[in-house]
Amino acid sequence: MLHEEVVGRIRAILLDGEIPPGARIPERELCDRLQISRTPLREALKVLAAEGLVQLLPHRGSRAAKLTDKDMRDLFEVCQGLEALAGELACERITDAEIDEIAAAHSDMVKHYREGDLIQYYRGNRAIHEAIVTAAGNPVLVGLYASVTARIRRARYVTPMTPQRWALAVKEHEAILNALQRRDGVGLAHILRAHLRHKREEVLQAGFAETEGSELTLRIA
Amino acid sequence: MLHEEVVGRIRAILLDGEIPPGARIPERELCDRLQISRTPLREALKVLAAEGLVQLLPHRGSRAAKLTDKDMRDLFEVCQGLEALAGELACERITDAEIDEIAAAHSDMVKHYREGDLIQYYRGNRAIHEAIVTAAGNPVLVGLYASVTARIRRARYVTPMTPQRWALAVKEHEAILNALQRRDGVGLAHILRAHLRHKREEVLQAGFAETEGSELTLRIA
DNA sequence: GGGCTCCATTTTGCATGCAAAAATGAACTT
DNA sequence: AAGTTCATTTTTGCATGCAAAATGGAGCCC
Repeated sequence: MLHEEVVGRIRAILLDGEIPPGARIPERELCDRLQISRTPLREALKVLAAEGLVQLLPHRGSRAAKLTDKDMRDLFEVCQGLEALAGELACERITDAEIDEIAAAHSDMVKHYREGDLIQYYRGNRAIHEAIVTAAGNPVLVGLYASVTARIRRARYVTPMTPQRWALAVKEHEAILNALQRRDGVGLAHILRAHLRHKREEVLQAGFAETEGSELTLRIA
Repeated sequence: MLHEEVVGRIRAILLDGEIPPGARIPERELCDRLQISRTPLREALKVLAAEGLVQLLPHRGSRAAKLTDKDMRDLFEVCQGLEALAGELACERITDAEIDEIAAAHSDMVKHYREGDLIQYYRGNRAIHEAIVTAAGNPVLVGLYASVTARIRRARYVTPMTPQRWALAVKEHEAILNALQRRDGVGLAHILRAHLRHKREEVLQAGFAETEGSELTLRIA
């Protein structure tokens, strides 16, 4: 089994919320499950700890990282900064084909919005932001963005998505696409900052979902 | 020996350029030197690989990461974005004491500039940027910034620091300090972007120093 | 002489083993 | 009955061992 695969699988387990934040990571159990010994598992845990998904306690094992409100705010701030940077860079480099792709993803997302399918809407939303980051043509940026968004997604939260907020988000996305098409980097950076600021406000208002709880009606996958 | 210590020591070895970029990392030798077995060493190498300092080749061991011109450009771009973000955030949160500290570091740096001590100047320069990032009060940002700057420093380069360029850099730093004191976040972000853009141009013009070579008169430590 | 093949050596990747530290729990004291 | 202490069990962290893969080089073919 390749090292990277182990890291990926444990990351997936964490992102799926199978091990709730703050919970101990059962070394032996994961070994059995992944059919590996403790050595590669521990290597993977160290890597994930460096990524911020796992918390290592000396002589006390590893726990799934628990994110405080402050951590969340910090992550959103950085995410915002990275997206704004990506937007600016993307405007300099993005190809027409890439713009078309994002435009397609956008109208797809709007379709889900019209249908009221929040889950699919979020999926499309993520795809668009990821496409912009990719279009920036900067692998370093892609890596950091992936790390930050992974940690954000790790702390699954509920957003009380009111029709007004949702409409605003869609409108902002229209503006994002528009700025991209005009290749207006500065304008796009502005919009992206505002876009994430709104999102962040939602999150902080909503607080966090108890990961153990099953009473929540909506989770963002 | 604590795991983190091993990571730190190997990172230091890499940053010191003791193992040149692209060179194989001699596992056994490092084991002997650090008085540890291969298990914790390999864990540390995996972590450093996740950080981008080490390149892991399946069944072929690990090499010190070799950065191409493109990698450097990417790193500088992201570094610029992070510093601009830090500047904006710092303006919202920085205390007077922190500003005083940066001001002191600044005049210290200017002193080294007047004395023509480029090495000390760079040290001061770094201290100021790090202080700004710290003042942003965002540990996530601090972590990403550290990772990016470590990789940049890893690829030691020479800058053909002409008096004009140097004077410009100092002037920009004056403006940075000024914006901080006025807590003008947007303005600071602008200046920081321009500041790093100038630096980036220098770097790309200069190309990279051969790390093995000793013929170079200046290295940035 | 150049290039290929095959085998010995080295190195990597993982499993296992062992000592030390923490968690557990039972007995004992108050 | 609650708290404390100490021994047992479990878990962690690291060293070591072993099989598989890669490296290097001698011999061989063309």
